Amino acid sequence: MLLRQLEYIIAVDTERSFTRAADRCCITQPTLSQQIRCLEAHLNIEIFNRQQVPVVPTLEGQLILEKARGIVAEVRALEQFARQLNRKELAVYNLEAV
Amino acid sequence: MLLRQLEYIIAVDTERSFTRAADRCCITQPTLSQQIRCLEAHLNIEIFNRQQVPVVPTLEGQLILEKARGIVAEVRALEQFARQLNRKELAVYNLEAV
DNA sequence: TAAAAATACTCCATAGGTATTTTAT
DNA sequence: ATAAAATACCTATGGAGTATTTTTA
Repeated sequence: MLLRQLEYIIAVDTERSFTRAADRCCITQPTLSQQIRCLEAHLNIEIFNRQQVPVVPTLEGQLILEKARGIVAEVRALEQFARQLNRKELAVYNLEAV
Repeated sequence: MLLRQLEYIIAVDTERSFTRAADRCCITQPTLSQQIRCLEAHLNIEIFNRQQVPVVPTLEGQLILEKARGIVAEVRALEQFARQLNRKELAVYNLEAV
């Protein structure tokens, strides 16, 4: 399972379109389709119902999306934290948080 | 950034050794070294002090490791949740949690 | 000197791209 | 008719391996 795949399903949920989500992620539509199918196969869960227009997440997909958002948010937080450390805020962090 | 790289630093922190951590992750030591260096370069943070034996995380590395453990735990939870959904526990989940 | 990590390559699995077809409005 | 997703196939990046060379206790 790849973090990028979680970002892709979040983008589709936001855009309600594979094509627009692919643009948002700076990849092509077939690549996004393939990666989402790959994640769905890995979890054995159909995350989106493509029969409808616009595309909507399935009930199970909504539950997966919730957790995916949490994970991606934590990853963003880790990267932001690393940038703070690089700004030499380590000492401040220790004073404030430890 | 890859989830696997977070698993690798957690393994090194657990084993206090690149060689043993590589075994635990079922990869070779050079691959583990390379991937951890790749993550350190991405975050611009030296996570481990290799000058000491056994290998120990730096102060900054300890903070990154905390967050990495949280992320990996959430990913495990998502995969476990997907398995539950596949056991047709969706109805039960809805009754209990919604 | 032995162990453990780093380095220098080689390889190949797969993320991503292009072209096209299929499918719903 | 047409816009969007799926499919087929190709490319190439980088994760992983093997062989070897530094390190440092």
